[in-house]
Amino acid sequence: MLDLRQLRENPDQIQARLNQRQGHYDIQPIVQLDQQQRSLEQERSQLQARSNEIGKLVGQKMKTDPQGAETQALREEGSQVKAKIGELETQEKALEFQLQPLLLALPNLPSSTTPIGASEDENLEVRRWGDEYLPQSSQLLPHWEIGEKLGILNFERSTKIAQSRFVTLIGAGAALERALIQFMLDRQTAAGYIEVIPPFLVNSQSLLGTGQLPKFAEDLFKCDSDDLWLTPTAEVPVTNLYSNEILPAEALPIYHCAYTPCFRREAGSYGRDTRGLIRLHQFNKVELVKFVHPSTSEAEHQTLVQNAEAILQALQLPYRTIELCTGDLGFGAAKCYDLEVWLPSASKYREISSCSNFGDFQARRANIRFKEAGQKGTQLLHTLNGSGLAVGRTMAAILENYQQPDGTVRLPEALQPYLKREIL
RNA sequence: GGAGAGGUGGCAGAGUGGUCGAAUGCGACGCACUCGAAAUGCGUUAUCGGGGUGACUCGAUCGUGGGUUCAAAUCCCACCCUCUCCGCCA
Repeated sequence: MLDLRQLRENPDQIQARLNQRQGHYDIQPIVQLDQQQRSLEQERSQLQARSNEIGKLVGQKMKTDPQGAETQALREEGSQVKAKIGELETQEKALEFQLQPLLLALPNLPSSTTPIGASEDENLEVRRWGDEYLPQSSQLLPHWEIGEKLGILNFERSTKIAQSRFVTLIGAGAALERALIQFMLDRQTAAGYIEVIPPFLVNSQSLLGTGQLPKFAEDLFKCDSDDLWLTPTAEVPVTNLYSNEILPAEALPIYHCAYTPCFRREAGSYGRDTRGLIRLHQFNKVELVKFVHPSTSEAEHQTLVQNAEAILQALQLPYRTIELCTGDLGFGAAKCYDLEVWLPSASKYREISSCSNFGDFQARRANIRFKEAGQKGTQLLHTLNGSGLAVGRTMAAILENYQQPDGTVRLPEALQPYLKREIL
């Protein structure tokens, strides 16, 4: 959520920065509603002051002269003031009802350091790593064929259990998934992230806090009879760990990593990536989440990206780091780097991690603040998160990049101790 | 799921219709005393919104949302959460 005060003080500047994004956002209605709301509020709080005064006066009179004409007159005035306040409150609520959804639907402002561009075509490749590990053979199979041949992935039977876009991992496949989760958590906890296992179901308030709601409800699975949704990413439960809290400044930075399954409806992506592990309704992910002092968030973002990249490097998977331009930036992000791993079957780099700095956007929605000892007031902190990494896509990359002519798959050295074998 | 109890400031805890943003204690911070510390004394110690350059000022907030009333932490209704007992359950 954007700062309403900033919005009314620098509307042109805010509008210009929103215009750098894809899509049209008009802040004019918000500025107007805010104006109306404030003038109503002024009027109402004056009346309320009078109402409080009457209350006190009547309180005094009730002791000495409860039936007196003056007392009755005050009570009468109190009733009228109260009625007027009621009217104003109704109007104010109606305005709030219009304003709040508009405000919640506005995306974050791109950071001043985010490259300006209209679409993903103008994203910047920041660096590329691991060219020497690119597979040389031209006879490469896609990972779903490798997995099915090895009997470690089963998509067909999963549709009986659930639907299309689900997978069942079997034998060494299940073990590899589990090993990857363990490996990633081991690395990230060694890098200083405190592991958490949060609830996998989250309420609407939490989704509002991180920005999935109200705009992206159709991408989520909802539990029908409760105010609970399946979490689309650990970002939601982990960021909301501290919602509505005021942390002491000394507590920052806070680093968390979390393994969770993630559930996404993938509405509107029918026909895209229909095969394999790339786009499933349920997938595993290890997420990194940081809560930091605003002055450090830029530097914290860089190290977060490095922490995610470290996993790909340890697995010796070729990848590149992309800096998203303003036109491709996610809803809540001020700045974002994507990591893309090489998928030989598609001859393409595919996203395997997305590392965003949200600035105070989520903190304002979720009301996460900190207080500096000895200083007056509170400040919003900055939140950041990134995948470290998406586990299913990592498995896909391993199967494809490490496949051998005989149909087997060599395991990355870093994983061999976890699986106690070298070949799948 | 059934029965009961309860949700008040950083914490503990009083407050059952009126001057209560809220006693008291603890903690924290400042000052005094001290060579220093402890003890003691005095003082400060929530958040949000509006107005004002500012000193300041108005309003809101006692789990959340409604209601009754001139007036609600206090009464009524709904919901959420916590605890105890029973049932069920990995």
